[in-house]
Amino acid sequence: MPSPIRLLLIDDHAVMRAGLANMLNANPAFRVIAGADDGANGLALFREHRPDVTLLDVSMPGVSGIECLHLLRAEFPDARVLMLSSSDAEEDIVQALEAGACGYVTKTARPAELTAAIIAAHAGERVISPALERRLAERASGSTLTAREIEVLHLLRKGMTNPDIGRLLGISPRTAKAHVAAILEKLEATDRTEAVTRAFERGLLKV
Amino acid sequence: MPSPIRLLLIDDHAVMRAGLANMLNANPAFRVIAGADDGANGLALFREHRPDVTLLDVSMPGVSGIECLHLLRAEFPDARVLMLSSSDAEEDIVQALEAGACGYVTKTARPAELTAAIIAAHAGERVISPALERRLAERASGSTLTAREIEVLHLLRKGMTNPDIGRLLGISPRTAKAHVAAILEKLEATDRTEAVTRAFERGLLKV
DNA sequence: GCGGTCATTGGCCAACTGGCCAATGGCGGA
DNA sequence: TCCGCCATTGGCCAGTTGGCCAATGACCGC
Repeated sequence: MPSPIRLLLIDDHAVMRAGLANMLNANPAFRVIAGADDGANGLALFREHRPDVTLLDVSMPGVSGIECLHLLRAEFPDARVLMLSSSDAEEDIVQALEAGACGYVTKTARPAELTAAIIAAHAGERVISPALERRLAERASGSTLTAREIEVLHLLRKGMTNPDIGRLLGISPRTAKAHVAAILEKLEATDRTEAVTRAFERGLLKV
Repeated sequence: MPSPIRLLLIDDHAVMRAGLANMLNANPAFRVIAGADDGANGLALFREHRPDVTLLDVSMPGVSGIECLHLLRAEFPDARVLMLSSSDAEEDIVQALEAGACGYVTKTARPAELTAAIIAAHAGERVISPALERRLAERASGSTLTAREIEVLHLLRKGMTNPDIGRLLGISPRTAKAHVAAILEKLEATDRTEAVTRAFERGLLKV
């Protein structure tokens, strides 16, 4: 038998880490060599252990999963990272794949799917669960917010008025209004309140 | 040694269930006797196995964790249920405890905390992790929305105007406005958009 | 270099918003 | 029974909103 695939787990849920470690170590094909509860630690442990595959949780306090992925890939372009997520927000998925993740598995996946995904990731393949592909397709039909619009969106959620936004961004209230209008259209919302709701639903905004 | 505590796991995350089962079964004090991925199945399995302690995930599709808890306690008032959650939204916690949960553990808790909580729950004690108690204290200072206000909140998130809300609820736009005003004050928001954001943050609204 | 996207700004207007005042009827707990 | 909370509604007003029209300069990829 070939030597086991060496795994690094990065997830702020200690219970999940312990559970995953137990489960994966029970399979001789894998060996969990380290676990981190945060992106920064994860990065440090990666440098130290150079795992074959890293399982990275998307949502973490501090350095988020996506940020961590960016940092990791910047430093180790051939790192094999499999994103693990409890959310199926399209935004996360798209960002993860764009940032070079080898795959994206939701925690609702059956254990066998996870092990299969790990093996595939180790082999350098890209794996995405079927349910996620459907979501990606949806995405294609939807529009993407520009950086500026995202910025405005974050002010919107705080209840800022167009004049407020203008002041904060150093632009005219008119322009703020134009951005808001663009946001409304792209998110298919009738007003800023619904826009914020939809942004939460799409994962553009996080709780 | 006493006989192991018989556990039922209800969590829509199969990976988490498998991981937890592996981890807990490794401890002779516990025995995981069944796992469900959904409230309805969980209830059925409870009837069948009558576990000593049930670990119940808060957020699940279909019958939510809180609903499941209600149903479970209605049928088996002395069921020992430990809520397990990835969210630390105060609303969930409060609702869970009010619905009769023996405890509330977030998935970021260390495994030892979880096992301690299970043992405590089995003994009929109530356990809440320290971090959560702090949140509950916060809650005390905050105000609670009335049923009507919650109803209005759900319309607000959809981007409805006061006239819209009035029409839908069969009341005057003035009254809708009064409810919105009450919501704004209670959520400490300056406008409906911020109110929706805060509602998401507090767990009053779910994605 | 040209066309496309993006950020920027202007005017006009009907509608909606949130704040402030005040009042009534119902229902449940002390 | 009385108090307090809740749902209900009204008027008034300055401020904000979103829709519609149109325009400019910057930057990017083909």
